[in-house]
Amino acid sequence: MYTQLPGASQLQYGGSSIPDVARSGQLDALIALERIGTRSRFSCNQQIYCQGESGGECWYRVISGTVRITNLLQDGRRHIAEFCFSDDGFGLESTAERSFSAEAVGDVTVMRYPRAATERLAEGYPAVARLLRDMALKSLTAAQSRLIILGRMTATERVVSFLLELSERFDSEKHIELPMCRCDIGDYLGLTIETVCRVFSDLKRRGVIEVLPHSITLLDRFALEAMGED
Amino acid sequence: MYTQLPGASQLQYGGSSIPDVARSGQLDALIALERIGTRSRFSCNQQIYCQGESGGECWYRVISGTVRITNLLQDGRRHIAEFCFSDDGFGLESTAERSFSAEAVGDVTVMRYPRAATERLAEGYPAVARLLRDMALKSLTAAQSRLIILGRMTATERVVSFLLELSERFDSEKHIELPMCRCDIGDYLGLTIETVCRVFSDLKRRGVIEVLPHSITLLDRFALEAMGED
DNA sequence: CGCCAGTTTGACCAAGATCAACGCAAGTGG
DNA sequence: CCACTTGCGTTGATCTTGGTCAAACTGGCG
Repeated sequence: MYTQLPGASQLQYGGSSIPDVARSGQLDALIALERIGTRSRFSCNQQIYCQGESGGECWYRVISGTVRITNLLQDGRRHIAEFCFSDDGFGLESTAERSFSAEAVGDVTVMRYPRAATERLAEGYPAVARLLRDMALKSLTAAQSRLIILGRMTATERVVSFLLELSERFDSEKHIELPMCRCDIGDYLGLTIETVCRVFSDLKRRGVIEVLPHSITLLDRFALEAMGED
Repeated sequence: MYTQLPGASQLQYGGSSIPDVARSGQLDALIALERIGTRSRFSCNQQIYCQGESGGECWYRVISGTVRITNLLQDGRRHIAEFCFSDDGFGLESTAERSFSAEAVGDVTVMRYPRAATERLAEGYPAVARLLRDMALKSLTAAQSRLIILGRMTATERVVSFLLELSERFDSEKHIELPMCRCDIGDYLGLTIETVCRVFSDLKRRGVIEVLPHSITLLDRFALEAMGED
């Protein structure tokens, strides 16, 4: 069971190490939280929850794999609000009806936490309340920084910032395995799949990245950062 | 002092009326919160805090007026992440350094709450923790619904959704006073000021709105909603 | 009255969308 | 084993939307 606990070092509680966590009673809170969670698996393109579905009865945490949070317009235009990787939380919504769907990008394992029980827990454990708040704030920061990308950046800048974001997420590795297809990238960046391809090809031609269908290698991070603006 | 309290009816605590709030101890929490807050005023275009500034030492709540949350790129491109109207909270950030500026759009009065004291309060009062979380979730929902607007919608759809959003925010009034200039609207919607003007003119020509420099009247809401998609 | 900032309109241009064709690898079935 | 299909990725030709640049208009204010 404890293997499902988010590692204390990942919790961003001001430089917390295991002893700190234990001393401040946060470990109790986290154990209580894990007790109300259940583990489940989804395979590629399976829906975890669906836009329009009543109530956010649950929220989730990614254990392994990648989840995309999508939004569909009636005429079929799609947008991806967020990619969630391991240890990211998702599915906490304030509205009565889900305004997004969550889908597995590849094979995915998640923990599911019932909302009502979590609320009750948050009343008793400030650490749980804080965890929820930090989760929401983290998503908020991510969403807001993407607003300027979608609103004001060129196709090249969008793709570059996407690559740098991914690289940073995976410990600044030069080699990035792309779990998602070109179509997902386009829908994430507000571009068509063709434009994403063209930008990749262009960056390859300029020698700053190496491109394979499901992986990218950053050859010249300095040049990339210069192209990424901001 | 109590006049600065957000009205209980606006707090979205599951149908809370004053007696409910008092019974559950939430009133105590809110009074404690107000005690650590200070009121301040800003005039048009004055900065409340600045992008790059160290630490989010404080968060804020709008008492009256409009605040814009902006993001500036080195080359001068600007984006507005959010407009905050009365009773909206802003300035809660998870990062060490502010990634946005907050500026008064007209004359503005806000309450300022020190972050550290609020955290301490949240440890003791679950209601405060919940208020903070709801605030973050509300901003998150707003930011995420704007992602699809910026990523996938046409100029007309963006402007229409902006008008409908404003109208909804002001009790579905047909007549909307625009506190912000065309430039702010453009930066909010990821469009140029000229495009915003052209769309306004086009909607006027089609007879669905009436346009004055600082106010808009919705003449045909049905037509507008049809143009807004989603 | 003239100035000035904000707004509106028009002419032209370019970034990226659309449409279409092709490449390529992994199935699938005879 | 080989034709055939299918899904994804890439590339090219053309078109459209919205950006850019420039000029005119408007209203408030000294």
